Amino acid sequence: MGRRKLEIKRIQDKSSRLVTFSKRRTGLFKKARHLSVICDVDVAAFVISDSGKLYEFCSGGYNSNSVELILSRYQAEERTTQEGAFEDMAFNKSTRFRTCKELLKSVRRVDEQPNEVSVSDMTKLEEELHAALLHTRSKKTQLMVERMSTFHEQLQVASAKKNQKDDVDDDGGEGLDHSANSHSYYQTNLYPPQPLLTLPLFKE
Amino acid sequence: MGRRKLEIKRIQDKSSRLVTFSKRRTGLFKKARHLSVICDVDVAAFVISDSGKLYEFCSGGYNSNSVELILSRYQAEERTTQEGAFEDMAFNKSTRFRTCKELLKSVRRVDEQPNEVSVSDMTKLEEELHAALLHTRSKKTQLMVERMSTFHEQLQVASAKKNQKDDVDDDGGEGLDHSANSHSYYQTNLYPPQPLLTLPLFKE
DNA sequence: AACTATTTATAAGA
DNA sequence: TTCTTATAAATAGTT
Repeated sequence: MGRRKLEIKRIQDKSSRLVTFSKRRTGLFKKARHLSVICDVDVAAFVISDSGKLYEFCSGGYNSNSVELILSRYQAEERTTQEGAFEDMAFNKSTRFRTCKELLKSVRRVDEQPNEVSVSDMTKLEEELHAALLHTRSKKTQLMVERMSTFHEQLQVASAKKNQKDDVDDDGGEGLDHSANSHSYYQTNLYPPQPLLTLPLFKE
Repeated sequence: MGRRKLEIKRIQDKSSRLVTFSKRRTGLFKKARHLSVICDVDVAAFVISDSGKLYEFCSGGYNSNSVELILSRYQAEERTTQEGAFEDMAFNKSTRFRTCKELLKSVRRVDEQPNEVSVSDMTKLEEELHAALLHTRSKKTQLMVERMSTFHEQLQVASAKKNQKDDVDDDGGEGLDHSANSHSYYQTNLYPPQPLLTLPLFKE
């Protein structure tokens, strides 16, 4: 419903995609509101933008707890449904993907629409995963050191420094911590200035 | 959009209301699906009928945990909003996380509950990110080679092989492709048998 | 469920 | 962003 028929597939051009996102999001919420009024039913809609911003509509209005009601209704439904699925249980038991879930979702689109994936998409994903790896590695090291110093107090600080060094060696020279001296672990939450491929996966 | 203009108010006649409910509910979910595909965003919608039946749409499909993701995202938002935190506003404005998006989501829990994160959690996450990186890198190489051979046909096969080699060099000896010979790019979608740290991020 | 006359949403352009 | 407008899409009432 526009000047030309639009295929139902991801809009490549970022600018048009953003404009369309704004228009269609508005349209969706309008439809949701009309449905709720005309048919006198509860409706909730959530949209999470590319950049992570959450947009929501709920038929109850702002001051009501309608969203919670609708969600609890959904979650009750979920519980009932899940009791039946044995195979899903087995899947959930598998430990390989449990913490992978989110990550898998991030790249699922790549898998589902292989013909729409560009080399630059993959390059970007590669970089992001690499950055995430660096941060995770760094965080792990930091955590190990912090925990140890917590557990053993004074004398163990020396021990912690040793362990930190060991881990740094394991990291093969790529961890974020490497540009900081060992004191930084015990000081602030500031990361040292980062060169390449680093993303602020962790707030602190 | 019908034979006559409809006021946005509750339809009195029960029969027409039910018919309209069915039509518009379908329409709403269709709009939601289009929005999610065209703009590449997460969308969830819930409708609870007069009789209490729950209808839902979620962009992730049935086998995914997308609904939970979206809901947890909403609930996180709720928490933040209720705190009335000004600093969080500043945090949201910050462009620091733009390219991190989904990945950030994946590890947000780690960030939000730092005291509940164990070293082994971080180690596992590190391993998974590493695995994802290897797969992405491998996929990138595969894609580059495939695209090139598609674009240039016969003579360019040689050129493609050269580029593949260049990429392998760039990968620093870690890419998945290294255990396969160069012919595999042009054959099936089978990955070579994988040793460690590999996750089936991509179906094929 | 189908069928259309109309209304509504929106893609592209300004 | 915002508005305009040509067109596509949704749907109210009808069969």
